[in-house]
Amino acid sequence: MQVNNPLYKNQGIHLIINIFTVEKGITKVLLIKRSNEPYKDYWALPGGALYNNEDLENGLKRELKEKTGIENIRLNLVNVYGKINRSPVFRMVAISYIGVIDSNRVNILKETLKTSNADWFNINNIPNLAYDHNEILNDALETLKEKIFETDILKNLFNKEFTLPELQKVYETILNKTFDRRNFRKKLINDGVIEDTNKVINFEGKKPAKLYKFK
Amino acid sequence: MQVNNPLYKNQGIHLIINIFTVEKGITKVLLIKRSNEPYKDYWALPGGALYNNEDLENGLKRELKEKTGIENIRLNLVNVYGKINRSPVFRMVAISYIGVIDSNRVNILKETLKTSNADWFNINNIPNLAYDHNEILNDALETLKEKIFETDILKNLFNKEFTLPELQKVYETILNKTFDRRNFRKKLINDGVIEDTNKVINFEGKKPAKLYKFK
DNA sequence: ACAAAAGTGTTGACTTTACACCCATGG
DNA sequence: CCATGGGTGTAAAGTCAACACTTTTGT
Repeated sequence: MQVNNPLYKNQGIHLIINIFTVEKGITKVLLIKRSNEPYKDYWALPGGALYNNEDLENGLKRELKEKTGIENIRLNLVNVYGKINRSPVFRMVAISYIGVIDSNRVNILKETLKTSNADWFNINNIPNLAYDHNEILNDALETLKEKIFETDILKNLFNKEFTLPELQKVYETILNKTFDRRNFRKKLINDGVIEDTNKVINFEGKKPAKLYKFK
Repeated sequence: MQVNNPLYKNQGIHLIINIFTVEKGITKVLLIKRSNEPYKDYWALPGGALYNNEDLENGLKRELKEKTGIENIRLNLVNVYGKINRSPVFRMVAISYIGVIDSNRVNILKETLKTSNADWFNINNIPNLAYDHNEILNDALETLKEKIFETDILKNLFNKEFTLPELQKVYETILNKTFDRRNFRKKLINDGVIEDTNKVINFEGKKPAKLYKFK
């Protein structure tokens, strides 16, 4: 390989991570506020440049932890973004991933070396983001909807046991439609993605709900 | 961005293209023989390094044309490969794509600046390939099977009109299973992916077959 | 007793699968 | 007239969608 060919120089890889959560019927995405140029003080999807001395998977984990504090989360590839000028400083190809997490069980770093803030944003109220992150986020949302029934992408949202109405509300929030309780339960059990734990949980003044877990 | 950070230097992007065809009941993939180090004289999937002055889509087209002569083909993303040492010379992240084409309607370049040969290989008889291309090819084959009914990835195989038995044989070859003629026709028409052209074609000594085209 | 939310089964519509015979052509 | 492969419909099984009443708990 012609390593000295100038055409091969000065390019890098952006790892971009779309972290979603669902809270009280609202789908939210985790954004960080950049404290450096380019796009200083813009909100952006967490992520950053892959180092040349780390595997891609490790770079993903490192970037996510550095920018947000999140660890141990399942990520799925979404797409690749390769427009030559998508980054104003340096030629960067972006690789975009999705993850879903329970916002109540993580501590998001509000400030890091390269970020001055971090927060969950309602996906219907997203500001102008750095780079092409609005486009990346839109694609990620579509992919989330497509994959929600066929992958275990939701497992990180429920690493404990959960009730069926809880799970159903998450599906309904993300897909923005409602399901019949009976049919939903039948489908999930029939597809073999969840199983009964033979435990129940009591809420105040309501009939106890069965607890399920992912297989 | 810290453009001078040595961690951002010396990495590049491999564009890897899995071109499949189906001939007489055999699924084949297009391989090229490398004439340069590393992996000189190894067979490999066509592709190469993205230039820093071209969009990713253009790099894909350029690499495919340079190494094989193929143009105007629909490609679908498969996966990304980012192990740090997957290339022995330079740190390269690979992005892998799938395309399907009619081998009878293209002229494959047997020799190019960086290749000394090119040929279609039965997917059940693949040699040891350069880099991690065996793994990439296996993933691409799986994705091909998954996507064959949901995308228009086969359109390049039939840019003319075709008969239903022809189309069915392609599906059967790729998926390595057989379908009922009546059900296959019903499904494809019902799904709205093909339409009748109201023409027929005669083969020797057989009942004429209807011609269809993709919508 | 009542309000709130959870659990549960059946029917009709639709989709998918299985299956066999006749037809047009060239030799 | 025969060999080859193409075209076609129906019934059974399985999947998906619609729908309402009863149960448990806390107040």
